[in-house]
Amino acid sequence: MSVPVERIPDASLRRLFEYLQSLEGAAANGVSTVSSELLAEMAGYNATTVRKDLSNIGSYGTRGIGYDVVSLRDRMRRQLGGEREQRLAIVGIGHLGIALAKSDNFESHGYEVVALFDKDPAKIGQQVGSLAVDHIDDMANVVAERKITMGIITVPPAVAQKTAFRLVEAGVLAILNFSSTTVLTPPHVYVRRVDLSIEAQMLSFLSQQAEAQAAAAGAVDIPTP
Amino acid sequence: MSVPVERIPDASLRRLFEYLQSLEGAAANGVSTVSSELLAEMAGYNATTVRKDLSNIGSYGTRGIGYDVVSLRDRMRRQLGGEREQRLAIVGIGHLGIALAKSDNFESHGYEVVALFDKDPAKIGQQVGSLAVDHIDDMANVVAERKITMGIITVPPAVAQKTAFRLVEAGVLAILNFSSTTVLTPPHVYVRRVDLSIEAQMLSFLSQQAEAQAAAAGAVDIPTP
DNA sequence: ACCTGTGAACCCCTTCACAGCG
DNA sequence: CGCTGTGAAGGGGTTCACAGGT
Repeated sequence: MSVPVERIPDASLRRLFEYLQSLEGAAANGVSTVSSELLAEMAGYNATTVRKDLSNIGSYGTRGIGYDVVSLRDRMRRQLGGEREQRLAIVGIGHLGIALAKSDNFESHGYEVVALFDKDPAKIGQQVGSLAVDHIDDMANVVAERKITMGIITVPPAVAQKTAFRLVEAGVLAILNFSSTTVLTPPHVYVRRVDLSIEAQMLSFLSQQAEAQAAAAGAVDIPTP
Repeated sequence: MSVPVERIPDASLRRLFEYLQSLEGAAANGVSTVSSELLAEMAGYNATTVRKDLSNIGSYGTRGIGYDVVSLRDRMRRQLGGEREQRLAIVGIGHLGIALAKSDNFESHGYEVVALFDKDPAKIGQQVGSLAVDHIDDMANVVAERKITMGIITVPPAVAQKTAFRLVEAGVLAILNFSSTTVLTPPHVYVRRVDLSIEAQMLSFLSQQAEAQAAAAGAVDIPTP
């Protein structure tokens, strides 16, 4: 009698979170109903994709009208938010670590940053927001005490793998890796890598490529007067 | 007589940048040759994928041996780096903006952060690294003077769209948007959105789902002794 | 013997087209 | 008539299997 956990494609899942964010905005602005087309425009996709994606979580739109913003939002929150509230730790209290700790990105989505770790003695005990920085050697204890399930790595690349090991040992089940290097973990620990410089490089490559093509197209136009 | 610009799939392109990063590391460690299998392990993919991806940029491996680290790295740098060096501006000098400005992520990849903008009078003129913060009202002038081609948005979501407009008006051709909201731009301007909280939400969802499945599988095991 | 390079099969995701409902 | 929901078609990316060098 297990629930047939419908497999949501990775790409679709990412978009669903983006729709949810758009919905939050719409709700805050007092919009009561959205069509798939409007949602598509807000999130930067097309209407068919939106409908297909929503059907993955069994949507309840009204034909001829659209989706009720509040009820769709609540449904998505429930289905995408997961049952358990994640408690997370940030390792590496540099500028990026502090930025993540202070951003309300996590807090406003049902996550809670409950620990900060660093190795630098000068930083230990320092207050960042409402938290004090702990030493990474205390990681095992703190993770257990505060029931931490997710770790964020914002340390230099050279010590990223070691940091990941420590987090796994301490018992976290998921890791967000910002360190611009790949880290290996046992299969039961999920890792996502976010590399800011790769995003910049891709953007640069794509825009230059587009520019080159436009120039080529323009060059072709010239010979034909 | 135009070069037939082979279209590299988006997914493949992202991986290519990751391979390049792994290669830089290998080169620094004095490794002279890598097989597709080793590269795959370093970057977290499989050997076939690596070979297919490399073939997209016309790779020159040696059968029976592998790839020469230095020459492959140089080739990739040339093909992926683009011809022009990007000069970039960061708009929104909060913690994330400062983190990006100070990180050597960009500098070490042929990019150069050459301007910082904010709206807060208290921040104007402040020194961050080797740059002073300019007021966003001076954006048009500064972008033109310093030949800036790419903008990074790290402002609050509420003013992200307006910021994007200003950047486009000032003449940038590509935008990296960290603001957790979608921004619209004219078609000739490339935008990439990086939403840190969505990464966390996806990670959370996937790891909980995996956990649930493991639990279900475990529960099935119990009835059969 | 080993490892690269690639056509072909396979699979998944996106898009199309239309049936279904309000 | 309008908009959702979805089977089917289409396209793109990954994996397979093996041919091709060294």
